[in-house]
Amino acid sequence: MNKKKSTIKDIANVLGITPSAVSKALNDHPRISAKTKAAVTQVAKNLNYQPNHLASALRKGKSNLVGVIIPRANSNFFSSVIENLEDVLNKEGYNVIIAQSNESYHKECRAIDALLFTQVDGIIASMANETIQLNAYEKIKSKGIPLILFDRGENDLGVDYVGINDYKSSQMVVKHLVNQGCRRIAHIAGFNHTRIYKNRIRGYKDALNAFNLPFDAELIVESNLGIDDGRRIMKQLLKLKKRPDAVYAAGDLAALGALQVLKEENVKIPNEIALVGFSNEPFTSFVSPSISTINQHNSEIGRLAAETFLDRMENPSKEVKLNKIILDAELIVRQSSNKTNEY
Amino acid sequence: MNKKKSTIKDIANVLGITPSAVSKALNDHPRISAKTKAAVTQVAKNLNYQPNHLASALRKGKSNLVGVIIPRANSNFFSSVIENLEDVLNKEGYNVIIAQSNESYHKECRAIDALLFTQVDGIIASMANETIQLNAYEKIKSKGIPLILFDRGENDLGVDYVGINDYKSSQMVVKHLVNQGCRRIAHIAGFNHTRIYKNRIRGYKDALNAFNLPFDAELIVESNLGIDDGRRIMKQLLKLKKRPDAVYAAGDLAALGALQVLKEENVKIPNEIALVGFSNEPFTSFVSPSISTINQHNSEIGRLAAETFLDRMENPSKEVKLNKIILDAELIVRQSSNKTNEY
DNA sequence: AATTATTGTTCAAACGTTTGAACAGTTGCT
DNA sequence: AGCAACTGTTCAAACGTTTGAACAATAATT
Repeated sequence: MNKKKSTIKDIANVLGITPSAVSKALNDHPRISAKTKAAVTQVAKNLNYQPNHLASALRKGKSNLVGVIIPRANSNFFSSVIENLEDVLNKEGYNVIIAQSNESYHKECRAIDALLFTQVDGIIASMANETIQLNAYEKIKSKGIPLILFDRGENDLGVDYVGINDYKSSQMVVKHLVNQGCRRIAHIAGFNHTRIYKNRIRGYKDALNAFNLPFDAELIVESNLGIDDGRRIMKQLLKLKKRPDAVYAAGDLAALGALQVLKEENVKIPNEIALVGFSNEPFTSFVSPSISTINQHNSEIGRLAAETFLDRMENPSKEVKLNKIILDAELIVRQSSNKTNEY
Repeated sequence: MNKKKSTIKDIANVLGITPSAVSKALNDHPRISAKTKAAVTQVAKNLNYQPNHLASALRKGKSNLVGVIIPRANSNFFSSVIENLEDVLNKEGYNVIIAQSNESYHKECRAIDALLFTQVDGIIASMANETIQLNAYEKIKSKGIPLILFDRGENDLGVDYVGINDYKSSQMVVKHLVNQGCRRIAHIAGFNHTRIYKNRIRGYKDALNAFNLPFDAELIVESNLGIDDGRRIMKQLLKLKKRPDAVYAAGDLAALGALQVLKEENVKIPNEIALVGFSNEPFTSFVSPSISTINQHNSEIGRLAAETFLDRMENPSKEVKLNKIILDAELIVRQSSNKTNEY
């Protein structure tokens, strides 16, 4: 139909008015008469006018793009966080650029550079497991654009954060296992240098303590929490003179690996060994036995991160106090830790 | 450190040359002397200069952004396609904007509008299951920017496409099941209006035919291929007077649902009923029994889609012939259809 | 009737690049 | 020495908006 894209200039020509009048009409400027506005919108429709985002972004110094960095899209948690992020941000006229770090610090840095280059208005990120140095994140801060972390976030950066109460969640898990009669609870942990995993470890230890259970260093092993890690560590735990009677894994994949080994070794779940994971990945509900796990309100987290960002954009003010939003998670008890039935 | 972002103008001032010289130096223009280039890059580094992408995009009429639309990020297939897309495109200086349609036509349209608004240089998409009308995609075409479809693509649009040979894959599955001694093979199908599912159905039928097996309309049911669909249809199939001795599901989730039902009903897998899925989602390998499935070379697809896009950008030419890239997939035989062992 | 507000529009500059044309200076060729 | 060719740079316009200031015309106030 139309050969070239039409601009406000074209609209202006048709109506015999000036481009700036058109611009103001389109932006609903108070000083433009109702009839001009009507005429402009009409002609715009006729010409199939699409505003040039680049031009307005350049002029306004605002791209209406927000960058999101996640370790992997291939996880229910992250994909539904993003879904909600998008919902909230789209509604406010923002578009979302997603970058995956694949848990690699190097790719994370590249992603940050790319996003900054694209002139995003802000960045919402969950850190890669590998990430210890924070220079790249400091760079974002120094650009003066909002940075919001979720789930995996380092507190020392002094930026907004939304996540769940890992400490309390761990305590819930241990409490539940104790209620099921378990007394020797192992923990397949994440690395202690990542904040969330550190908190899960703290929660685990403190809960043991609260129930007067001895802490046994043999029963806690740190790893990347992949399936293979779960398998390896479970095998190792089974070799102990005094086997655990429960395993709490800080990630569902690790729990799955553990489950596989337990089944292979014909260990009765949950009666010989009970099992709990973390994150409520969909597969936990459909493997057999189904795996108890912690549900971390994925959609809430996405929504809150987005709202925190919007908040920052509205108040680019000097010293708004930091937003630290910590949600309470919920324990979902399934077959793997429910001793009323045996599977 | 630096109060405001520095521009080429700042660099020019420092060196006492003109901004256009700086621009050309940065872009490695042949007519700029080596020493000027060196000086410019040096000063640029000192000033911590970051090119303003918006400005150059506006001027060049090219945003170096490419939009990707997928039904859901939460699937191994799509997430690894994207990973490879990103790899290839980043290397060429493009950034990727990902939008999820969540299998909804409505959200798909919104995503397309958003991407066009953001002035992407092209769109790479896999259609939502729901999508039958193609107006939104026609709109992309009419903008004159490249549109590349992958996996789920409608042929009538006359655009580039990369995917696997669904027809042949189905035939492989049937052949394999026949080799295992199955004679009454059911097909939990996708909707016949989606090209890939149509082809899988055709392949299934033609293969039956090739092996002189009768086609029984009772044994083929179309659905959305979710877990619940798989469960429902499997139950339905078990109620038939003449039960099938094999089930081929056009999606892994549906296969999983079927698997659950079979286990619940104590049907022996694979000896009573063998099972094959499609897509090689990770869980197919870790459920028990593990599910045979079709592996569709996720990374290849991402790479090829990206390269096809780059190709179009280099030759925005009149009438390059359409790229239809059809890859051969591979059957992965696991426990659920391997009768040499019983599980 | 003179002054002040209000309304609706135009003007012009700006955002930060890119790019072809123009220009001056040097080098090479005959 | 004259002319062409090359080299390195500057000039000026352009990309499509937005925005405050300026302006003219009309309405409201004294």
